[in-house]
Amino acid sequence: MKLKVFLLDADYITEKEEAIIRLWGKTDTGQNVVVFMRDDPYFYVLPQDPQRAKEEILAQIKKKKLPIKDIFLEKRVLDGESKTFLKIVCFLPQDPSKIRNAIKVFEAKRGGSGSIIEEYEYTLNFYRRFLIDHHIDGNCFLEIEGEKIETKYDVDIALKGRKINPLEDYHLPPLKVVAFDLETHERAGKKEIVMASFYTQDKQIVITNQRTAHYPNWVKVVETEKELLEGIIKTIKELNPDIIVTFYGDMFDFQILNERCKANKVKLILSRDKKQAKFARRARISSARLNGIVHLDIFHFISNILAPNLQTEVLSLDAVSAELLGDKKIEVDYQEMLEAWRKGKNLAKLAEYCLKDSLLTYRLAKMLLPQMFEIARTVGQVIFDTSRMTYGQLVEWYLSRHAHEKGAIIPNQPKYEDILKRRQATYVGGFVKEPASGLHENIAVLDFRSLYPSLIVSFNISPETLNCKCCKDNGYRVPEMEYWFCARKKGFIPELLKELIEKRAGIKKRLKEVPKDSLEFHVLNNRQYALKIIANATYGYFGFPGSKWYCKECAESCTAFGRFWIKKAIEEAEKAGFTVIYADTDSLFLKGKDGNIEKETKDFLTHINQAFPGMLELDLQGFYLRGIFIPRGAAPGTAKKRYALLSKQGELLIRGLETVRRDWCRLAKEVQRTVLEYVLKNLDIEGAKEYVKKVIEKIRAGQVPVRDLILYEELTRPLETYKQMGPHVMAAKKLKASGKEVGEGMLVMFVITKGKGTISQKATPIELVNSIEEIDTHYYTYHQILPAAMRVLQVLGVRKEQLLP
DNA sequence: CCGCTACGGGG
DNA sequence: GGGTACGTAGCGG
Repeated sequence: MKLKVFLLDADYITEKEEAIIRLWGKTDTGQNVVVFMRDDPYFYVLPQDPQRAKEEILAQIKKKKLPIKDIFLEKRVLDGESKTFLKIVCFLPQDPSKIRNAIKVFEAKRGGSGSIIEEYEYTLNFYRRFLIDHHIDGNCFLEIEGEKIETKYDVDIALKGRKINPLEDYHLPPLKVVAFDLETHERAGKKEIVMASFYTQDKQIVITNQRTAHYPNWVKVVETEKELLEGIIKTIKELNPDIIVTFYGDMFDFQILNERCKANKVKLILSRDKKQAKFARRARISSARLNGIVHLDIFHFISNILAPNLQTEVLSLDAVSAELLGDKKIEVDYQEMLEAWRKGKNLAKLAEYCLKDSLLTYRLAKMLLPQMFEIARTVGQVIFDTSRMTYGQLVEWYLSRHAHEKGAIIPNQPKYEDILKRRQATYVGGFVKEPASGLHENIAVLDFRSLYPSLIVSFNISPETLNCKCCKDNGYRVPEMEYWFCARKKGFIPELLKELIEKRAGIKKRLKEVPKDSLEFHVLNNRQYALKIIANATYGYFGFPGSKWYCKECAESCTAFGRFWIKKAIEEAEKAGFTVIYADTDSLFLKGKDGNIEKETKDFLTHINQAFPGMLELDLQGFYLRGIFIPRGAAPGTAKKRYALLSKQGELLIRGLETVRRDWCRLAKEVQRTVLEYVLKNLDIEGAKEYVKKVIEKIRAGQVPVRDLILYEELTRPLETYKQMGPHVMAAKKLKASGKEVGEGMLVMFVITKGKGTISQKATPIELVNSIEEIDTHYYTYHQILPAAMRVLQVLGVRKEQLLP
């Protein structure tokens, strides 16, 4: 039969010594499908002498009983040159890496003088390789030919696939998305699950084993944790989601669920193949994968991909929702929550709180899923993987896919020693014009459109075009450097990037023609965004120490060309009568003469863009009423942009100011924000000074509630294992000494109190603070309030002393 | 100043 | 079925 299926996820199993790909999918009519495909893993060997190497390996197969299915010669491109490789076809997914090791061993015995130079692509994951080989663009529609088979899996159709044909159809089928959230409570050092919520289009469920008479009717109450766990599993089964979304579920919700199921001897069966879920706890990046159901932990996508474009510095569900959705979590402070679980107080509110977390996660997912799917399709891998990738990994898989399609070998990952060496290598970054200190009015912000991608394409920056033999005198010379790039033959990366940029330009053109509220508009818009992400990350990937296409000279050349052109732009802006108040890498902040800044800027742009070569172009980012810039501190080259701008709508755009971190007390954060408002909205520096003075007076007079001074830090491991006595560790020790229970994972709430010694020595858990008199007013004045306020005020010529009462 | 350690998200 | 997170801030020496 033939079936049109949207690919949700892919993985593999081994059965009877054979590797089998599983494609999990969904039809447009809502049926869940699994397709089994036979395929053989393989890898490449680069030989000195192909025939001799082949014979040697064949001899080894006999001698060592290496499980090799087939060997043949194949031409592929390495470093821009076509070479003959041995393609080693294996049986099982883990074999390429094992056999490669065996080959390394027998090569080493010959003292490295044997016939094999290097092995390639032996670490490519089997199903990811399958997607590349079959030109499957991640989560896309496929036409599958095959036979229906019987299965015990929890699916509507199981097929033994014969042929796959990827379709150019970019809509999404109807997908059931369920958001999921857990609440836990620590008893005797063990986290237990006390509540769970589910949110989907037409159903909201909360299950808990905490009894109260006041629950709304959508709360289901059970007796024990075990029943709660069984309820969670049953609910997921009944909701039958295609996608489960969590916020931090990889590291929290699913980990805890797994642990508690083990402790309660409940089988955690959620997957469509009815296998018990297995999660690695040890490794740093462990992801909870449910076979046949896509678990998306949107925290990864937010922190890896969105974070640089977000205002917020903290990536909590609360802060992210506030920014993206304009909605917040229900406010429950930590003490209140502990009381709820301990004493059964306010449980109805906790149920609302738990459900709201799922609701926010659901709404974020609804907003981000189309983008995430487009990234998966652009990169050509499944969303389970791509949603967890960093920019570098997205670029790497994008390049890998296209390298293979262009007949090239995918370079190996660097060895650990090489990574260490590469980390030492430094090079000059973008050009920064330090901001003129003080407040600025009427600011225009300009930036180069995709500066580094444009430079890579325009000057053919690629590992194989670097210092070519053919263009020593007439290649693209890099400013300030001794390098050049080939002007005759297009490099692999510039060529790909050019295709990508042209594709994006095509989409953007089409976007202007389709109605803004149409489905096509949204699909295309997400697609252009995905392409932009890949394009912009390519420069960073050149310089990333773990990169398979690492090229320090390429990265260095990008910044060198970049510096050259932004200096040119600054020069031209000044010639045109602007004052350049600040410039960083690819952006310019301009102050006009006295006239109409908007018109002046637009005229300037028209003029300068005619003068720029190739793809280089300056764009208008926006106009602002007022702004304050905080110059780079002690760490040159690495400091982020720190500034705050006031838009015409009266909104504060704050960048790089770390007011909202956990190691700052609530009061310090409030002070910084208020100071910014005084300065930018009211131009009232005196007012800001007075305000800070008053706050300090209040601290000294003991009029600030202790809760505004609390610092929060978590004990991430058992107390005894700490060598480094941070403040929270010391506070926890004091708590323990007072007879209180202190466990791993506990959030230590402490304040800094009067006394002798380091800050750590003066950290006291709030449980042991009886009076506001004990607070170290000196610490809060000089290490919290003043630095937070001075971050902003020092550039306005205010000195610390002026803030002291 | 340098090297070591812990942080993040979740509750 | 396998995994080298990472970039940085703050403390102590």
